[in-house]
Amino acid sequence: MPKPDVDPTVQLDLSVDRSSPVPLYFQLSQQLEAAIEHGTLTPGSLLGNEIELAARLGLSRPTVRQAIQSLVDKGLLVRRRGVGTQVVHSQVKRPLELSSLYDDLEAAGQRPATKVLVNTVVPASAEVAAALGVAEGSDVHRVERLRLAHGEPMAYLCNFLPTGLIELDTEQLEATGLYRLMRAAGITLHSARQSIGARAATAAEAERLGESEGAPLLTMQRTTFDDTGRAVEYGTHTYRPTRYSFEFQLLVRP
Amino acid sequence: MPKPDVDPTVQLDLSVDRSSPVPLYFQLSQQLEAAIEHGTLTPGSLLGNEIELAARLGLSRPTVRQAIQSLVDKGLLVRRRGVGTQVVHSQVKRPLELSSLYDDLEAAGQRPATKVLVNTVVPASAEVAAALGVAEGSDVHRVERLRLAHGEPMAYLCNFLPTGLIELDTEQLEATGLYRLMRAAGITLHSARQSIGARAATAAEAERLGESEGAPLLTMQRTTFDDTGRAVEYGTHTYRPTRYSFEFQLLVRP
DNA sequence: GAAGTCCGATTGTCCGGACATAAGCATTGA
DNA sequence: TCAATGCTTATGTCCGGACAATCGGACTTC
Repeated sequence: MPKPDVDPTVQLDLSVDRSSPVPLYFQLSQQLEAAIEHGTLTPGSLLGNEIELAARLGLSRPTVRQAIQSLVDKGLLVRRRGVGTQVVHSQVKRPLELSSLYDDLEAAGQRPATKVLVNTVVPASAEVAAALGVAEGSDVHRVERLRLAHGEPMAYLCNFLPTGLIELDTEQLEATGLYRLMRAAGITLHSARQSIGARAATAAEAERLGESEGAPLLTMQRTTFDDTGRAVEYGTHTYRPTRYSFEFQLLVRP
Repeated sequence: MPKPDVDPTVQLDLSVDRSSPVPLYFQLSQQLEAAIEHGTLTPGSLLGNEIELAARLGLSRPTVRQAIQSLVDKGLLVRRRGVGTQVVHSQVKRPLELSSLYDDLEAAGQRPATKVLVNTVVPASAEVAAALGVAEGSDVHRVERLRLAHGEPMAYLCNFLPTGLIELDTEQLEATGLYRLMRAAGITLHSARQSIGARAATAAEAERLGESEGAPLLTMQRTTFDDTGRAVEYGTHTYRPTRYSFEFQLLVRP
């Protein structure tokens, strides 16, 4: 009794363009990822061994391995010695990214609106100075924004940035997200330290967000670093929990 | 005028043991990581070029690159073409891991206590069935636990697991965390989908956690998958925000 | 029939080399 | 003075091969 429905080895037509400046391993990994996304490579199916795949594409095994490894790192594939490489069948979409609220909302199809409440330069408090690694009392940008979706307030964002890094234009801040501005200014974001908690709204917070005093709020503090390790942003955000929650995917790295 | 305090190229004594079964690249990456942790490799310092490093250790360049790359993936190093490999100087400690509350607490030096409130098998509700990918009404484990630290309730954990995967012993559940039990049972955790939010405590929740009704609670829902993509656990947790918050590190993967 | 053993398949590790590409610096030129 | 050019240096990409470790199934043996 044949069981052709379990873990078939899929034959898909792959090809690489050697004249392209795009690295070969990247061309391959993109095609494989597309095949997985598209459903051509079904979950649980075997990818066929590396050697043969390399021969078929006219590539070397290290190149093919590099392509496959990048997808393993993304959590899309699982390799098992003596078995082969399998497509993981789960709802894994994207690993957690360092994304901004603005991008999140835009990706969700909502057209986010931003109202800049404050855009000024202030002396750094002890807390801000510690987070940004600058001297207490030195000048830092202070930006307060209200993020709205469907006309309703959704989050109150208060950010601090070192001066001299970026020009903070109020109009641009209302048109796009802070992260996008920073990237456009040539800052390469590298890592962030986040803390998510909850607390009751103060009277002022309730007022700003259209909630009542004592209502539960979701809070997030984040310090973002660029690739030299400098802190480039520190922010304390409060969200209306009925309108927003943090959703993300985690991967185990053994 | 010499400026020896900026980005020196560090000479450290590294060595590999070729008779060890531990992969060479792993030996090297561990030594480098230890040197960074220990402060021998100071933030901002250059690592010296790969070729020379390989020659000094009697390794090939690919092996050295593999070691360095693993640390780049961890966010400890940054490579720049034409410049070299630098130690990132930031407070980056660990990337976000798929960890259990139990492990978190233990790592923080607190001795967590667990009280199992419910450990039974129930028919799956629509919500649980959807999360675990089983038929509605089919049997699933239901475990309710209260996690305490310093004798104070800290979180209320309600988990659902498919039957047949693992034997859930109440005593073991009180002695250690659920993830540790699953790993011990041969389940290799792979990824998880998490959602963190907040809401006001109901009367029952307040009672359990020693809060008052309407107090803000931090909530987390998580579905965990093993490496075949099967959902192996679904849980809804509520935390006392005065006692617990989620802290983690993010890395940008371009 | 059950246990242990062997073997093929497949990934894991490692080598030594080659050329391309980008960044930084010094030199050169207008 | 400042911009363009070229050199040096380092990482980025790629090759083709070799052997080891592990998994799973088939085979053998008791």
